[in-house]
Amino acid sequence: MAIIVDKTQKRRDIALASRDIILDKGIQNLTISAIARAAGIGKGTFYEYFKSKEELLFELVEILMHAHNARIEARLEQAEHTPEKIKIFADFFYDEESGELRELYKMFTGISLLSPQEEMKAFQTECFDYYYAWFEKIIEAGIERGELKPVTRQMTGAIFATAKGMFIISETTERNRDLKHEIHTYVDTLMALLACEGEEA
Amino acid sequence: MAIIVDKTQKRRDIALASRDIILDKGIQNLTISAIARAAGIGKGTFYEYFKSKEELLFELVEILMHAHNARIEARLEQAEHTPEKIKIFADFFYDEESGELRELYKMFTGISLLSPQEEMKAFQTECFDYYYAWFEKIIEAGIERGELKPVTRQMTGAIFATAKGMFIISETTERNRDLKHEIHTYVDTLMALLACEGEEA
DNA sequence: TAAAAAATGACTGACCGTCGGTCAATTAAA
DNA sequence: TTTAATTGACCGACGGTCAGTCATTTTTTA
Repeated sequence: MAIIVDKTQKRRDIALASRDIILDKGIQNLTISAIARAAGIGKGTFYEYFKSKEELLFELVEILMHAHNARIEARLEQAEHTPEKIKIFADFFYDEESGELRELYKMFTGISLLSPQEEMKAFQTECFDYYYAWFEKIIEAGIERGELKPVTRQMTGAIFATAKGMFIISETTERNRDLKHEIHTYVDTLMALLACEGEEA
Repeated sequence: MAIIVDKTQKRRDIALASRDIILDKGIQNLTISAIARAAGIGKGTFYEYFKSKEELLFELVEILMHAHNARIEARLEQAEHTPEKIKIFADFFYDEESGELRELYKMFTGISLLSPQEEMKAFQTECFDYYYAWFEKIIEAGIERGELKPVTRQMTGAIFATAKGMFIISETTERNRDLKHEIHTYVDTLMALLACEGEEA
């Protein structure tokens, strides 16, 4: 035998070492050589651990997502009412803390739209399922607690998609600059409509 | 003087000649040489008319969008009620007729997310403004005709974004396969909530 | 036990084919 | 002849590969 490295750990190390340059320049504007240089390894070594730039992105997203999930979970536990919970959930699209993950998410979505690959789609589906299950639980709890009308169930998917749509618009156009305000207004207005005692804005 | 070519017309011709191959392979998987070959011109000539593949995409989108707008406009004139109008509007994301434009729109959005360029953003903003103004008019008409509560105004942007979000999810994951049904259910449920005589689903 | 030899996985950058983009040469209308 | 239009050979840069090097462990031997 010879030197045995922890491949899993080294993957993580390389990903974290290239984190700054990726977030700064964007994965599509970086060459493999530049990434390898930033990570302090040879170009050949890069290919020992990742088969493409996209795979590096997977690794980075997984690392940052883990931290993000813990943050969200902690905040959700302290939240009382449904609108508040939904806002915590949607925080991802505008708050400072999620900035890095959000930036990666943008690259991710862009790649998926441009060159659909099975692996990419599978990973996105996994992430989607994870967060959607979470979101459904929030809505269900709201209904059970009598905060929301049961009809809300028919809209869960759409509500989940709305913030994403607004985010994409704000990223690809010059409109929708104050995303936080837009989303909060939407949540409040919709929740008022869906509340069991019909208040209105 | 010598040969005088209608530059504008030739741009259109090249765009249309490369239409099939672009829709088939996707712009990111095509080389400039392949595009030029498909359009029956030399590579150098391509650069006489477009400074990049992205510019070719602009041209194609503009051509297809023109036809699409005419189709939508005609259908909107025949529509009576607000939910019906909104569905016609959202048809873009799933109907057969819009398939080619939708495919280009995907590429477009992907490029915007991956390498934000000023020109790209300006063009997307222009398209957004055009359709959003249209959408706002539908909502306003619904309110004026007493079909919708005035509070709908606060949600116009969000409703507009929802179908887009659902579309992105359906394209980047393996979920949300029956987009038409999902969107129709959403529109019907939301419209019922926003109707002045409070029916419910 | 020590130390030399063998074995092997980790690592590397020179190399190869391909692509985007340029430009000097060519064509053909006026 | 002049000039707009066209072209593909050419160039530098990139992604990806692979033969060779290095460092460490294992095995052999004195």
